[in-house]
Amino acid sequence: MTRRKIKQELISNESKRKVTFKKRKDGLLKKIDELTTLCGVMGCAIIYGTFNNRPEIWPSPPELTLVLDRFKESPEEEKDKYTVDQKTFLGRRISMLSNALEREIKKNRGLEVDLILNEYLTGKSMEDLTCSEDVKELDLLLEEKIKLITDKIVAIV
Amino acid sequence: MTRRKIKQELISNESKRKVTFKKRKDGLLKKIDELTTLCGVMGCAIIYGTFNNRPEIWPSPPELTLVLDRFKESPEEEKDKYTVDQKTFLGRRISMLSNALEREIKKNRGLEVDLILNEYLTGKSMEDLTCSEDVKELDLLLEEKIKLITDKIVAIV
DNA sequence: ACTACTATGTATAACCC
DNA sequence: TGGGTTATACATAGTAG
Repeated sequence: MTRRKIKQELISNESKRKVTFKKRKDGLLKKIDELTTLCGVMGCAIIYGTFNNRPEIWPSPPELTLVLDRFKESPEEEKDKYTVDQKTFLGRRISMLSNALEREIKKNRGLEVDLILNEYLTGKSMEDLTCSEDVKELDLLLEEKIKLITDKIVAIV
Repeated sequence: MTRRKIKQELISNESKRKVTFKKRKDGLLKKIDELTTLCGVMGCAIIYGTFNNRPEIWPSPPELTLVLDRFKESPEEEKDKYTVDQKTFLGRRISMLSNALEREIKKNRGLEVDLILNEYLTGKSMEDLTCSEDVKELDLLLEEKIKLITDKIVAIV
C-alpha cells in the first residue's frame, strides 16, 4: 500500500506512532533549520518524547541556548566590568523582567491546574479516564453541580 | 513562473524573505501541532522575528522551566565565545525576556477566558446568571456533558 | 499587506528488509 | 529497531489581483 491521508488524532498503534514520531520530528527539525537560515531569525523547537526521559530535541542555533542558559544562572556572576553604566542599567531591566516573567509563569501554572480540573468536570477530557473509580467520582461531582444548577433554575423561574 | 528550488541561505531580497518567513512559520506551527497531537507528546517552538518586531511563536504548552533546565548542558567553549560581547549579550537577553513575558501574559489571558467558560459550565459562577435564557442554554450544555459521562460509564462498567 | 492560485519541491504512510 | 523505497499528500515559490 502507499501513503494515505491520516486523521488528526493520536495514532493508536504504538509502533506506528513511534515511527511517525521519528519521521515528523526529523522533518520538523529540518524545517526549523531552513526557516532560520533562509530568513535570518533565531528559533528553536523542543519536543519531549512520550514518557520517562526528559530532554528531547534541540534544533536551534547554539547562541540561543547560551542566552537562555545565562538567564537561568544567578545574576551575581557578572564580575567583569566593561561598560559599567550601561551594564548595570541593563542588568536592572533584566532582573525586573525576570521577576515579572516568573510571576506570570507561576500564575500560568495555577490557571492551568484549575483549567484541567474544570475540563474534567465538563467532560472535555474524558478520554483520559480509564478506571471506573475515576468515572464514578466524577459522576458524583457532576451530580452536585447539576443540583446547583437546577436549584438556580427553580429560583429564577 | 512557477516554483523553483531555492538555495539554503539567507534570502537577500527583503520582501521576499518576509513572505517566505510568514509562510514557513505558519507551516512550522502546523507541523508542530500535528506532531504533538498525532504522537501525544509535548512540544514547543519559538521563533523570534527580525529585530524590529517582537512577535514570535509559541505553538504548544510551554514548559519554560524545563526548557531552561535544558540549557545547563550547553558546551563551555561556546559560552566563552559568547561572553566576548557583553553588551550585545545583555541586549538580547532583554529582548528575549520581553518576548517571553509577553507570551506568558497572553497565555494568561487565554487561560483566564477558558477558566471562566469552564466555571460557567460547572455551575461555579452561577451567581452571575440573571436571565432564564442563559440558564436554559447552560442547562442544555450540561445535559450534553452528562450524557458524555454516562456513556463513558456504560462503556467502562 | 493578504488572498488565491498553481506548478513543483518536499515530507511522509505504508511496505519491505 | 532501524534504514531504504515508493507513491501520494502536503508545503510553498512565484505570480496576480
